[in-house]
Amino acid sequence: MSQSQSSLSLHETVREEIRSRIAAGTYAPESPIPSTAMLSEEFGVSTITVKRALRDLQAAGAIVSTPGKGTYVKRQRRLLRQLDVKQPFLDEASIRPVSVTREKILDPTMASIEPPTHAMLCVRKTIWSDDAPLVYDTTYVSTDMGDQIVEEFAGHFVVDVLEKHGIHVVKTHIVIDAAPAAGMVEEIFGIPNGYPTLRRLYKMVTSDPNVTVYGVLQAPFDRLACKIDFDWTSGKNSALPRGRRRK
Amino acid sequence: MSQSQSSLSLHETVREEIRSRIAAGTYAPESPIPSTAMLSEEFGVSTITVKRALRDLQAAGAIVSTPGKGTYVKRQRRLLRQLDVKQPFLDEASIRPVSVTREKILDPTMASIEPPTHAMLCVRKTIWSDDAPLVYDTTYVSTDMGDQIVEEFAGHFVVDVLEKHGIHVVKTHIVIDAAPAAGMVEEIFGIPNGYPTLRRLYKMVTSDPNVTVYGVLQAPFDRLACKIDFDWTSGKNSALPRGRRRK
DNA sequence: GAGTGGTCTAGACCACCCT
DNA sequence: GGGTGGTCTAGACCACTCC
Repeated sequence: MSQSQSSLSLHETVREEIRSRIAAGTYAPESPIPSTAMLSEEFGVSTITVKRALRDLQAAGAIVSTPGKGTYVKRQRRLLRQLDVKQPFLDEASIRPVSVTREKILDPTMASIEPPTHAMLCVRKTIWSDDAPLVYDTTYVSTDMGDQIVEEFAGHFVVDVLEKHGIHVVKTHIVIDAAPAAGMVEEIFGIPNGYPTLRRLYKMVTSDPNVTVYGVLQAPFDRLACKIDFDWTSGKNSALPRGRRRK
Repeated sequence: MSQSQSSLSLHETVREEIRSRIAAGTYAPESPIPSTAMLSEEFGVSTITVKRALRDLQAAGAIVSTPGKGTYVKRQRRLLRQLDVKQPFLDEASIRPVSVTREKILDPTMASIEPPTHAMLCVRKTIWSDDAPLVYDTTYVSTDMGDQIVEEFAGHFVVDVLEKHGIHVVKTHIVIDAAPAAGMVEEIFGIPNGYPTLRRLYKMVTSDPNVTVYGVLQAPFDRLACKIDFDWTSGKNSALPRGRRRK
């Protein structure tokens, strides 16, 4: 076995060796890597040390372990999404409702978009792409709306539903950050606690002064990235992203 | 000890209990939490299980352990940064050069901004704020520039240096994603492997057709977030972020 | 020297999957 | 039933800090 670096601890050298094998294609995407017992024998370390290395690789999104089956190299497929559009997401994506409740916004991470303190309609759903969950969305809307509209929220993009009822988004405030996965997100994506996720907090002001939409989009880091372009030539410090963009 | 959930494994219940104590203020920011030995006794589990819980909390950015000293609750201080400005970063920040080399862009994560394949001037530096490293910046610039300009790159923002020499940024392409920390970033920020980071890949087209700037900004997730606002009223699908913004 | 966290080990049990 | 990964344990050694 070739040791890439000295002064690395055992589980680190094992981790990096496996990582480089994945990069080199020795362990191919979607196919299993040797069991902890075999790796333990090959590297001459205890199974616990191997498990530690594999756990770190899981946390970094390189592999996935399934109890009873084995450990597999993760296929990488990241979606690059333009930021400067009204729709929260894709047209081709399928939406699966999770829950519709009435809640106050308690998540401290939402503080940066200054949400109201009263209870609002809370719609949670997952958006799927390519037969895998892509983002987990939590949307908060003012409750004083018709009940039939509320029904539609669970299965469609909130913006689309509002638009259909003549309510237009006039301003969007977005905060993008990274955060370790916790709670619901772990279960939905099957990722371990602390797994890096990309988060998009949003606040949408609409043409109806009574209707403001708040929410969070959350996706595992290896599934989604955001993109935005600025053109500084068309005015002093103004941004005109990519001109027109009608579907 | 109160157990928040059943059907959680031991290290999970320990982890969540400690997490809630931090949230409640029982364990205050910047102050030490009990040692693994004490926690092990209190919870009635082995020290290894406690260590496992603490390691997960470290990976989530809640605590910091220093060998020989103890484990401390991390103070949270995140900087919210507007995206729609030319300068890569703050004015009040201090810059510490790391290295100036000549390299090809090899990082596969840069592929999304389509960098050139030839070798370029590569400037690495850290930007500090509030006596702590805030972001790690890697900038690539075309090499055909005066040597004295190259000298300035290490200690100043690239955009500022170019501007001083009459070269203006006309277009900016940005890709934002999250990624687990690896390599240099771990050392600089003192974070464990796999720690979630926020990344900003950029490509800047300048008024000089020979000069295009590529680069990556990388920051621990708990140090930085990005912000951007869109106003859809001023034209069909055009974005005019927050009007004027001169310092 | 006492206490700390980090690493590594051997060994055990479980739930799960597959044949 | 044999193999897998996940969990938990007891015990050891090290490097480090602080007194």
